[in-house]
Amino acid sequence: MQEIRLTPTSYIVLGLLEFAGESSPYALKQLVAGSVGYFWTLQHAQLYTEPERLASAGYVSETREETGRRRRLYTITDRGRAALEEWRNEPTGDLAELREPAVLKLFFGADPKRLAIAQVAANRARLAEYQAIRDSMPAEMPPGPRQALEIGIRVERAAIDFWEELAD
Amino acid sequence: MQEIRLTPTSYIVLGLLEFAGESSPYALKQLVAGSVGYFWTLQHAQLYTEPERLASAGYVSETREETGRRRRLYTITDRGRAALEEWRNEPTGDLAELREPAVLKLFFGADPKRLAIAQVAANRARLAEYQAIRDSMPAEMPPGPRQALEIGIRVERAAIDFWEELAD
DNA sequence: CCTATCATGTAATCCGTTACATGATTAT
DNA sequence: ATAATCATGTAACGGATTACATGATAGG
Repeated sequence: MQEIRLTPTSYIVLGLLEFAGESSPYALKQLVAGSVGYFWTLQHAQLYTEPERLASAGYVSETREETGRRRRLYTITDRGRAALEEWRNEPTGDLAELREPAVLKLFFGADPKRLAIAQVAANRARLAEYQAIRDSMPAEMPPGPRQALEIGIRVERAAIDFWEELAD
Repeated sequence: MQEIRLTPTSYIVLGLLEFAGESSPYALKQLVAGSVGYFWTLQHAQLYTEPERLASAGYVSETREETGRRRRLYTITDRGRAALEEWRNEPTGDLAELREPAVLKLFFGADPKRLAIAQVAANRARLAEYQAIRDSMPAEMPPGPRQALEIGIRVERAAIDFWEELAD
C-alpha cells in the first residue's frame, strides 16, 4: 500500500466515483466533460493514471471486465469515501490565483484595446455556455453544481465589464 | 543552443528583466513579490531554474559577479526582447479556468455556509491587499499593472458578493 | 556572542501534458 | 467497404513543487 498525496484531481475522481458508482476511465471522462469540466478540466490521460494512483493507496478498488475490451472499472472504497468526506468538511481559506494569460500580457504592457476585444469575445462565449448549462439543469440536481456554476457566471460578468470598459 | 518552449513563467522572467535590467534570481524574487505576484506567484526555485533555461536558448545572457558571492546575473537579449514583444502583441482568447478549491468542494456537496464564511474572509483580506497596493502605486507607473490590479479587484468583489449571498 | 531570519542555491520527486498507438463503431 | 471518428490506453517528457543545505546579516 503506497502513500500518496491527494490533489484536486484526486478529489474530482473520488467525487465522481461516489456520485456515479463503478466507472471506467472513459466514463469518467464523459462525466467530467458534462459537469466539473466547466471550471476544472482534466486531460483524458489523467483519468487513466489517477484512478491507478488512487488504487495503489486503497482509495479505490479496481476490477476488469471479463469479456470484450476488458476495461478497467473503479469503485470508491470506504477509505476513499472517508477521505472525500474529510476534505469536503474541511472549509478552506485557500484562494486560487487569477493566472489569466491576458492579464499577464496587460501587466507587461500589451495594447489594452486589442486584448480587450479578444477577451470580451471569449468571456461572452463562456458566459453563454454557462447560462445554457444552467438553463438545462434538471431541477432534481443537487445544489452544489448549480452554485458552482453561479459563481462562474458572476466572475464572467465581472470580467466582461472590466474588458468592455477597458476597450473604451 | 537549445530549443525550449516559452511558458507564462518564461514571460514573467523576461518581462521583469526588461523592466529592471540585469538582475539576480533573488532580485527577481523580490520583483515578483512586489508586482505580478499578486495574481501570479512563482516558487523561488523557479527563479533559479527558469533564467537558466532561458539562457540555454539565448533569450537571456548570464554573467557572474567577480567578487563575494559570485551571484549569477541575467540580462535580456535581443532575442528575448523580440520574443517578449511578439507575445505581447499577440492578443489571446485563452481563458484561465476558475480552479478554485472552495468551488470544487461546493460542487461536490460541501456545506455552503461553512465554506462561505471562510471564503468571504479570505476574499475580503485579498481585496484589502489589492486596494492597499493600488492606493500606494506611484502615479508615474505604467498603466498595465494598475489595470491588472483593477480586474483583480472586480473579480474579488464578485466573489465576495457570491459567497455572502450563499451564506444566507 | 548567539540565534533567528534572510539570502542563495541544488537536487529529487511528481503531477500533468504531450505524443504515440491501435481497436471499435458509425456514417457514407 | 472504407474512411472517419470515437474509445481506450501507454510512454516519455518537462515544468513546477518540495525538500534539503549552507552562507550572511541583524537583533537581542
